[in-house]
Amino acid sequence: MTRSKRAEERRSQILEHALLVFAHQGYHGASVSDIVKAAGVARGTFYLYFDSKEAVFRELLDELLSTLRSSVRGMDIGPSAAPMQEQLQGILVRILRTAESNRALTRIIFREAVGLDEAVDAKLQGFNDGLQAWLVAALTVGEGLELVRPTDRDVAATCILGAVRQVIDRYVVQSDAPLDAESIAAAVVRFSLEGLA
Amino acid sequence: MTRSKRAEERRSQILEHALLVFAHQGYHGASVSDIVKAAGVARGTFYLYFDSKEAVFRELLDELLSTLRSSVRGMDIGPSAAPMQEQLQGILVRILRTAESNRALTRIIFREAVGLDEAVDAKLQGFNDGLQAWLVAALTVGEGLELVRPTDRDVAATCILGAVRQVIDRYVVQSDAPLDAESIAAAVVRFSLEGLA
Amino acid sequence: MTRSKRAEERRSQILEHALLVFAHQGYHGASVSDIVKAAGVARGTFYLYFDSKEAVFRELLDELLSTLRSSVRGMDIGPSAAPMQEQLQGILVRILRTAESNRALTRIIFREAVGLDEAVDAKLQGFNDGLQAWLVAALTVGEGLELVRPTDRDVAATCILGAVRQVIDRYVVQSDAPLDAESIAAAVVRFSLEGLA
Amino acid sequence: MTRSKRAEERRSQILEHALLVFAHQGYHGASVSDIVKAAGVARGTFYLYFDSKEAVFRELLDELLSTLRSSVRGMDIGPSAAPMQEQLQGILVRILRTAESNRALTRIIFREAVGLDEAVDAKLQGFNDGLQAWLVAALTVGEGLELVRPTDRDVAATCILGAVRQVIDRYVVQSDAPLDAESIAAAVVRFSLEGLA
DNA sequence: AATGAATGAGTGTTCATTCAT
DNA sequence: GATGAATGAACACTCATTCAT
Repeated sequence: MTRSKRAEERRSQILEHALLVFAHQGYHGASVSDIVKAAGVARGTFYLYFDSKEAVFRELLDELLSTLRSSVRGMDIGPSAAPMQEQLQGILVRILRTAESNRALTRIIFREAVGLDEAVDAKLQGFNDGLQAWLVAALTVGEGLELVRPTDRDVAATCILGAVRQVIDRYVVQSDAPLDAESIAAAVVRFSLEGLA
Repeated sequence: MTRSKRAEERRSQILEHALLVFAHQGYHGASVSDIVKAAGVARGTFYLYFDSKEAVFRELLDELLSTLRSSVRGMDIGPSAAPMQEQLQGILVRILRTAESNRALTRIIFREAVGLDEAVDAKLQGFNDGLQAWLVAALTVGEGLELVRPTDRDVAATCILGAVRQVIDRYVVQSDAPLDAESIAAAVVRFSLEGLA
Repeated sequence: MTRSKRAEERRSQILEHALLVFAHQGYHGASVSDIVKAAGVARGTFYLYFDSKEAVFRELLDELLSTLRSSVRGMDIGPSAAPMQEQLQGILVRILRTAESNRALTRIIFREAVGLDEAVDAKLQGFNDGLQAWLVAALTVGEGLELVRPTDRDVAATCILGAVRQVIDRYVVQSDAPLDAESIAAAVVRFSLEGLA
Repeated sequence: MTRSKRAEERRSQILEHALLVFAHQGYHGASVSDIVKAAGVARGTFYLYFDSKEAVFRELLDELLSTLRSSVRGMDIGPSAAPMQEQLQGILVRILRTAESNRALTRIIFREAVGLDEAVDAKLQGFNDGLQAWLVAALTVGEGLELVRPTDRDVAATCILGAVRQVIDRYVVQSDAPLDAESIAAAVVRFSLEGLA
């Protein structure tokens, strides 16, 4: 499988440089020329590994979405779980760290993938909806365990999701500074559980 | 005045159809051809009223941003103000209703104007930053009045902003259904002030 | 005929400003917008008096060509005429002065009307050919009177024509300075009759 | 080298057809479509080899100007040179032959490049000024050697330049017939040196 | 597998001309 | 007669994609 290994490397090489170029210039601002120039391959080679400019973008998108997805998984919403606050904070720290170590990809998701085309939008929407549903389920369980007061769970889930997104946007996408994930996560969780008053 | 009135109508006619086309196809997906076809005018007529495709877009963008801005204004953060909860809820209702009655424009801001070009990005960023700063200021005052517990105000403001954005995205942009602004606003404010626990 | 008088004035008004605009911006660089703006009339008015942008240009061209033509006429090539040298110098002075007092038009003929379109080219060519033929005829007579030595009259006429054109180009079109028509004409005539050696 | 050779051929192919199209239709009359249709290449291919329509034109222009420049060079204006008459005639023959074997290019310079844009005009003007200065210098030397009678050298140079230009225009640009360069050059030189009287 | 020259559909924009008022 | 808003054909140029080598 030497061939396929070399091929895999080629793919990665293109993918990595496409990531940088997209993050830097945006989807529309990045031409296939820019990508192949950055990757050091010929134009034709690009199309040997990817169907289109859009396809390479979609692949990058899937990559981060699945990375983020796995950061979220693993919350124990069963009855005998660890204190919710700790669990939530742990998840949030993982998400923030994932975003931080994939700044370019995160920037793409937050800035470039929005309103791009229907397929991409559907993908982002699906991811969002998954999180929303997961949060609603978690709130339902929490309410059953009386860890969470009765509330409009759909709105509450939406608020949490939005808060986390905005935190990522502000502290990861907009800023280049390193991130104090622990304390930010703690503040977010405290805000969510205890409110401001 | 007849002339300028007719001209104003023409402009609006183009602007309105541009709005629909942008909302439907996105900035890059919408060609000037699409817009003039939708508006039922000739290509040249478009350029009689607008300098460029970008210029129409910017105008639409400015329109909603200033509408939203005026929805936010008017919070009394002085010491003798009405209860914060009520004020916040009032603002939020106004924002939600503004967004609801400008669904296409709101969609554009949330979906199409992101990552478009530097000037547009800067405009959105500025709007965002303005809100963030306003929220931080409001939290500072609230903390002084002991209406708000001590907290990381930057993170808290970010969370609120994100929550509101996501609520608009979910209930206005994603959905076509009419909106129960009052109860959603109430839920958001309650979430923000009291938290979930 | 008050109407036609007013109409005539309108025409002139447009014509004069078109002249300035063409002289300043060139034929292709001048838009109908520029002309009507300069003339202070509406776009439609322009087309009330002229068939097209090209037509107004042609009219300006004809104007100077006929002015120049009449500067040339009147040479007495009969046997009992005044000394040829004096006559030639007189003609040349008239031509130079005509060109000088119509600098803008002259500039147009020398710079803008060249290679414009077939009709205009044909007009310039015809003017040129007329002068060439006239010069050949003059040389033929001069040779008969033994005022001119036998020579290749076609080449000689071409040389004279070229010399005069270049003189106009250099001292009228390229320069804004006032012109010492007498002495330049004298130098040209002396060059033509006696040569340099 | 094969690649660059093929590329060179492609360039020439486009250049040559652009030459014909420009010569036939003029700069403004020739669209990029016309050029690529004539050259039998796709629109994009044109832009692979040239930056713009203007750039091809400039290249063609530079080509003939430098060819003509080298036809002029090499006159020995030192004191021990060959008889001026012979030298002048030789130069003129070279110029005429260069023009003759580049009829399309010459047509472009004489007809299409005039009044095109400032950069092109400046180029032509510079060429002209160079010749004028060279002629004035030659006349100054000739006067010192008493080969040339005292005269207004600026006017004389202008006359010679104009004569040569007009000869090229008449016998090369306007006519398709083959050219008797020798005898025309002889007639021009004789006219210049001995005059007509 | 790798190349990069070639492609051509598509873009935003201009401007001479028309015509309803 | 006068207006200027409206028109739409035409333009130079771009770039994702293909394919002969």
